[in-house]
Amino acid sequence: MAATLQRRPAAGNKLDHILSCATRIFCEKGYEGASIRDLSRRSGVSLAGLYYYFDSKEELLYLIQKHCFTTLLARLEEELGSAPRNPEAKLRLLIRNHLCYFLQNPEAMKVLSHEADTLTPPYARQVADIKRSYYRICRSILDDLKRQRKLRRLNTRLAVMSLYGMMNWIYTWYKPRLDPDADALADHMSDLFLGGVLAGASGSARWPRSRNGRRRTLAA
Amino acid sequence: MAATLQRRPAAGNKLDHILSCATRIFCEKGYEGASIRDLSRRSGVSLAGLYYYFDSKEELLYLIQKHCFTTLLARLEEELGSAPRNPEAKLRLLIRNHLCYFLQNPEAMKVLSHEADTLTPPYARQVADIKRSYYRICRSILDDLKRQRKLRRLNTRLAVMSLYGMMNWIYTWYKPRLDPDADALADHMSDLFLGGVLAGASGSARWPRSRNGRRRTLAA
DNA sequence: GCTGGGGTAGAACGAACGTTCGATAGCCTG
DNA sequence: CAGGCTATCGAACGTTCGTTCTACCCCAGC
Repeated sequence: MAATLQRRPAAGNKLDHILSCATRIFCEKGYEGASIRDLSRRSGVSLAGLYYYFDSKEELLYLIQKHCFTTLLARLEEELGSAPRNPEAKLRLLIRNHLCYFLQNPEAMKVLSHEADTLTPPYARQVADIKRSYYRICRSILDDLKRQRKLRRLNTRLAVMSLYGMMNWIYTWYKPRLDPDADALADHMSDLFLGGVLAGASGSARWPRSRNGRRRTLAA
Repeated sequence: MAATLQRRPAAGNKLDHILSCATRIFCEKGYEGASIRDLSRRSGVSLAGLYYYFDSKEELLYLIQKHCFTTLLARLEEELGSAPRNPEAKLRLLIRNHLCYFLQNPEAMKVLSHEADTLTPPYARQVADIKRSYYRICRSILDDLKRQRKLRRLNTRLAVMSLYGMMNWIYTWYKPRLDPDADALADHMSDLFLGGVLAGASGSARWPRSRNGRRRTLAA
């Protein structure tokens, strides 16, 4: 952990190289499935030499996650700080920011999503703090939206989590050649999500909740 | 693989026990992080004894995934076969079926979602076949919906994947004490998704796509 | 020219891994 | 009771894991 908080001097460039190799390897084989020897081969640094730059395999994952989430959050705050007032526009901004970053860093994205609870307490806490900040922003936008549009029945926690699911699941299916680019994807998901949230506006129950008999078969 | 296609006789009960222990362990530590020794301890079967019931660790994961996806698909087909004609009701049924099964088998659900591309070719193909059937059902429901409601701008592939994301991401956040039960969750997600899909109906663009200036900053 | 520390690597550590071997029971059939 | 089959296990196999020990090279500062 010492190496984390007070990075060794003049090690900037090579550590970056190691981290980017590690990201690729974690992405391909998963954290547990990847070995330091893989990283040694891929990065061209000897097995022992690697340990000059980090203290443990887990710290590697921590450094990757911390950097990515910090960047993602910083960009979001910068974007939100400048422009829009209404929650709908803010939400569209968040979605676009999220998807642009993810599709520009697809390997890191998979490591963030797939190894979301791999880290253990000493490291996990710090990453969780950043994620909580991000969550709070998203949630408060939705709370604003709920208040402004009087969406009485909206469960904002569920809504945030549904949105997260939509966005973070991308790493399992997105094909750059086949699927639309980040901007179009952001529009699509924004329309889908906002359309769904606003459809239940003012308790008018625009789309009746079809109970469909509540077939108990399903719960058997 | 032999043991897979022609299971040893009279081994039913104990294999089930082993599989359920394995599911729990894969859920807790991930496929790579889990060891056969963990399984031996948890199940009370000796290390060597386990290999009487399966041929390899990978076959274990295969058996778990195959069983779950097969069950999920069979239930869905049964439900769809009997009742509803209109795609909206069908989709609500699919969502409810998916969430009920997932929340009744949360550990298996995590193994399905989290180890979705852990299996290698011999095993992976068979699981992929089942998943493809499931995908095709979901997709064809959405294609029907698109046709009936004239949703010109709907990208059904994206819609299916977004729905999958919403549903499958649940394993990362669902807390039984805190969150609504499966039926309520299914209603919520059905409303959200259908509301979003139908909001763009007939090209009327009910919710204008706010371009928000398309800030290029985000793509930098 | 010597010294000291940043940077590097070969070799090795002990532990854990997935898997297999050989033996040993119990049981049903002949 | 002999023989084979199911079910089970302790012990070990060979490999790989994350990590560390130790020594080396290089170059700046005295």
